[in-house]
Amino acid sequence: MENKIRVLRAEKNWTQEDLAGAVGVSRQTINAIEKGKFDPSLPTAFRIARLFGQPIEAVFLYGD
Amino acid sequence: MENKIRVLRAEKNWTQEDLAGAVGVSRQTINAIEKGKFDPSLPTAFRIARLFGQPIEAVFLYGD
DNA sequence: TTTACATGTCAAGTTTTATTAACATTAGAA
DNA sequence: TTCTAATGTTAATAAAACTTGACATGTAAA
Repeated sequence: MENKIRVLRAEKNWTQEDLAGAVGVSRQTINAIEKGKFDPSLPTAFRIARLFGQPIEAVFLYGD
Repeated sequence: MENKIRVLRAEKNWTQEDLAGAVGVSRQTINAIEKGKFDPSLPTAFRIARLFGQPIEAVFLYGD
C-alpha cells in the first residue's frame, strides 16, 4: 500500500524519529511503513493520519 | 476500537458469512472484529469500509 | 576532512491479526 | 417442539506488525 507519509512529514519538518515518538512506535517502524515494507495496524494508521490532520484515505492509498 | 459493522451489515441484510466472503476473511474474523476482540489490519479495514461505501473513519471509531 | 544527525537495513524476538475446525447458543420458521 | 440458519466462542496454528539493538550509508555543516 502506498502512503504520503514522507511528503507530509517533510511539510512539518519532522524526522522519522519525531514522528515515531508522536505516534508511539519505533523509528524503524516508521521507516518500514514509509518505505512500504508493511502496512501499519489500524490504530497506528489512525494516529498517523490524525497527526497530519488528514483522513486515513488521504494518507494511505489502498488498491482501487 | 468501536465499529459500526453490525448496523451497516444489518442495513444490507448481510450475514457475517456474506460479509466475510466479500471482504476475503473468515466468518470468525468478522465476528471477532464486530465484537471488538481485535482490530482489523489496515487493508481489511479498507475493504470493509469500501463495501459499505463509507470512509474508514465512519466505520471504525478510534479514541475520543 | 571530520563531526553530527538522519535514514536505511538486518536479525531475532514478542505481540497482534487471521486462519481452520469444532462445538455451543440463539432465534425464527415449519 | 423440532429443524435450521446465524451467531458466539475456544483451541491451536500461521502470518503480519512491531520491538530492540546494532551497524552501514548519506548528507550537510564546521
